[in-house]
Amino acid sequence: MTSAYYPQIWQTVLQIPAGKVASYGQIADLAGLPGRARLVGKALGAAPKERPLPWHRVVRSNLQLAFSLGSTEANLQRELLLVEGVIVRGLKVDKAALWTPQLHELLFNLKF
DNA sequence: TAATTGACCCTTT
DNA sequence: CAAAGGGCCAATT
Repeated sequence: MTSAYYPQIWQTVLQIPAGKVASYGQIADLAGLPGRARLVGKALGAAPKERPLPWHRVVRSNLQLAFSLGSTEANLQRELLLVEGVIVRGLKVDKAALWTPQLHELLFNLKF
């Protein structure tokens, strides 16, 4: 893990409010890393377990869960989202749950 | 140094 | 709606 990017990716993920979801690409952009969606995935996978990271609020751009249907992680993600009130049909997440961040909020929380 | 990988994305069939 | 092809780029091997 020799990446200085991970921290700011985690920081950005932490800004997703409960009950909302954001896509990998979206996170990458907001973290100041346009085009690095894949890196976000790596960052989440490499995130310390101690860190309370809401990774379940990160989905694919097509609004599908991050994992293949039937996988343990996919089921867990679905559970966690349902608990937060996010509607999940099959692999797809309700589009109404998509996070629409407001610039002033981000600038206040993320200072970089 | 070169090749492979990946919790991805977008457009076109 | 599902599949396919091409692109992307840091991390890892």
